[in-house]
Amino acid sequence: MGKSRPPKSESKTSRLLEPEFVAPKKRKMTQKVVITVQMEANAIKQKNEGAPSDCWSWRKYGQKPIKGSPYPRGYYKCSSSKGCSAKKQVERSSTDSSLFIITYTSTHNHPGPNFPNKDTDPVTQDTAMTLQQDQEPITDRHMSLEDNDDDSQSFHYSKSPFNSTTSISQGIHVQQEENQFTDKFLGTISYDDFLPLSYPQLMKFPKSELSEENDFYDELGELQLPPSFTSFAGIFEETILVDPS
DNA sequence: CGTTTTTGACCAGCGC
DNA sequence: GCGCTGGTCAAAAACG
Repeated sequence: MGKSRPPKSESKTSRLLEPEFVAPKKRKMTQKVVITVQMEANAIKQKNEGAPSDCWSWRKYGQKPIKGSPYPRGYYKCSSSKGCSAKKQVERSSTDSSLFIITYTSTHNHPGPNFPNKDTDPVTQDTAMTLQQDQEPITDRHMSLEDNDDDSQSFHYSKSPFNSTTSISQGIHVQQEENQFTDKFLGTISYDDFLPLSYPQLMKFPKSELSEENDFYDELGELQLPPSFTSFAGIFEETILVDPS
């Protein structure tokens, strides 16, 4: 492992010197939104296999090969604002190269994205408020995404920002994660399209489902389903891949 | 010249 | 306790 990389002891040290910014890595309940997007092989080939892009600005900060998949996973951060802690991971399904699995983490701090529909100014907020209602100013470390118990069953978006044939979309799963793969299914939401919205509104789920214990291992244990999409009227059922390892 | 991507190293959690 | 794996950082390169 010893490459010619100078030991940045300085950087490393300074990195370790900010414990306040680093949230407790243990038992941290991270809300995630997993979106699977199936793209047509044509689109992938014609373009450059780029994952479907939302309207947010993302900066890639890492890429790692994933054990089960021939395709690496890309790590992106929101580049719109420096204080924005929104992240996303993009990976391809090992079985279906046309299947993109995008995992959104954290939330955006600012309205941000250039919405095609800029008729109403705070489109993002507006929409967000519809579902989230009382969203307090989001701070980096504190996002209260779990304290809603409205009917979190139907999340639908008004407009689809995409006209192109790039993405056909699918289902969205809101998960709560502990540690590595203790994801729990909290609900399935279906969208009309792949949206550049702010996730706070998505991150709601029946609180009753939230168990901090690890019962759900049972359920998730053998969740490996073949990538089958049941297509309803434009709505796809999504399957979550569980790494066999 | 500023911003983004690339890429290897470092780090931390988890399993064995 | 060690090794594996996933996630992040940061320097250099690439791109506009």
